[in-house]
Amino acid sequence: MTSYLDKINNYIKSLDNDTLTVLQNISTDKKFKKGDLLLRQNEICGKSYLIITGIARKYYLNDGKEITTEIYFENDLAVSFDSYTLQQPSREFIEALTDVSVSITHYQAFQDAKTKYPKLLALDLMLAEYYGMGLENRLFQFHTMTATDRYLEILNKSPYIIQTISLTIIASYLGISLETLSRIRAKI
Amino acid sequence: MTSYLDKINNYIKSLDNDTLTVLQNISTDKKFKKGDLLLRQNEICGKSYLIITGIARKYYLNDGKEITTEIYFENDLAVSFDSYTLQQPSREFIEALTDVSVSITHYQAFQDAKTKYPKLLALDLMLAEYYGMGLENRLFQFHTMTATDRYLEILNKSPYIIQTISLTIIASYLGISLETLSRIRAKI
DNA sequence: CGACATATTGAGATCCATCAACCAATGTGG
DNA sequence: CCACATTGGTTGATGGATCTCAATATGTCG
Repeated sequence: MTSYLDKINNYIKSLDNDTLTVLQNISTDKKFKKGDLLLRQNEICGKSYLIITGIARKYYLNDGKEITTEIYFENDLAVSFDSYTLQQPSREFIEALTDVSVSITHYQAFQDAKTKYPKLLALDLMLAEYYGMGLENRLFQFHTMTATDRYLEILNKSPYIIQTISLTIIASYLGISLETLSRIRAKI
Repeated sequence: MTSYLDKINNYIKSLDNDTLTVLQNISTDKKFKKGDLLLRQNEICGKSYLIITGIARKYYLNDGKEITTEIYFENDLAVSFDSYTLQQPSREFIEALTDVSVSITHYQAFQDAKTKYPKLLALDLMLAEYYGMGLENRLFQFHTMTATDRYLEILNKSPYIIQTISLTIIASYLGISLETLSRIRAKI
């Protein structure tokens, strides 16, 4: 799975200059302050955000509670998948957890580029596949693992998440209450 | 979301004859008997199965128990996503729950066709996006809903599942025990 | 310092799993 | 065609996991 990310990055590197230039021309850099919202609920996600530096997250509100669905670090692509794909209002927010610097690509510009450059179409497919496999893994965890095991999994595979993100957010990411997470940690 | 499936189907219909012919040329029909395995664990998923008639499911083993991840009806595309994408051994089985008739497309033939026909690349992207959005919805349910609510959701949106699939399989699909599902049903 | 976000801990309630017994429907071998 | 095994489902008792509510630190920032 991680190797698929390598494959994607290698693919990008291998693109001809022409295609690469197009990609650069439809992207712009931008900075956000900690706490800024890159995307609000009910907005249409018309941009994708490649995180250059900093940390962000995606979340939605459920019964007034924030449920974190994804946490983004350097080189991650932040986007509300269904809102972006369907160009419909987003259920989710994207929030900067630290000051972040991003490379923004506009949806429509990328759509246009894809029709002219099939290599970008292939790239988009790879990105969608990568995202899908990530979702499958996450679903697998919810389906079969206890909260403690899900926490340990993060601790193993992504310790930097534990080190940098508040437990409140991690708890919502794990789908458990803050109190339960606190107790899980106390037991270890 | 459902309308995106319409969009995909319309897109297929709108393909030029040349592309459509290619698609047909790399597909073959096949029939399976109830209980047959279309894909076994540890096999590489080298084919995709479009269900023409009948019902199938995808599942994996966890602690010796079968966990159903997807249930396929007419016009659904059955495939072990990560095994197919990475061409690596599958964690999952695909099983015919009734006699089924499928249209099989080989991975490699489709790969080849995609490089020649960007419209097929675009089609593959749409399929991956559709699958991804389905996973997001399912994840959303596991993240926020109780077992009873998840059951009611199926009852509302896909009553044919309840009518045609054994409760044992539905329970594993919902991520709960058969007993719990039985009690949920008794209360309604 | 005061206010607010973050985390811990306790008590009681709820959800769900497991184990076990039981029942009904179906199919199969003799 | 009967006896019996098999599959699918229900029900009860019990324990564990997790939630909610509430009280109490602890830390951070204007």
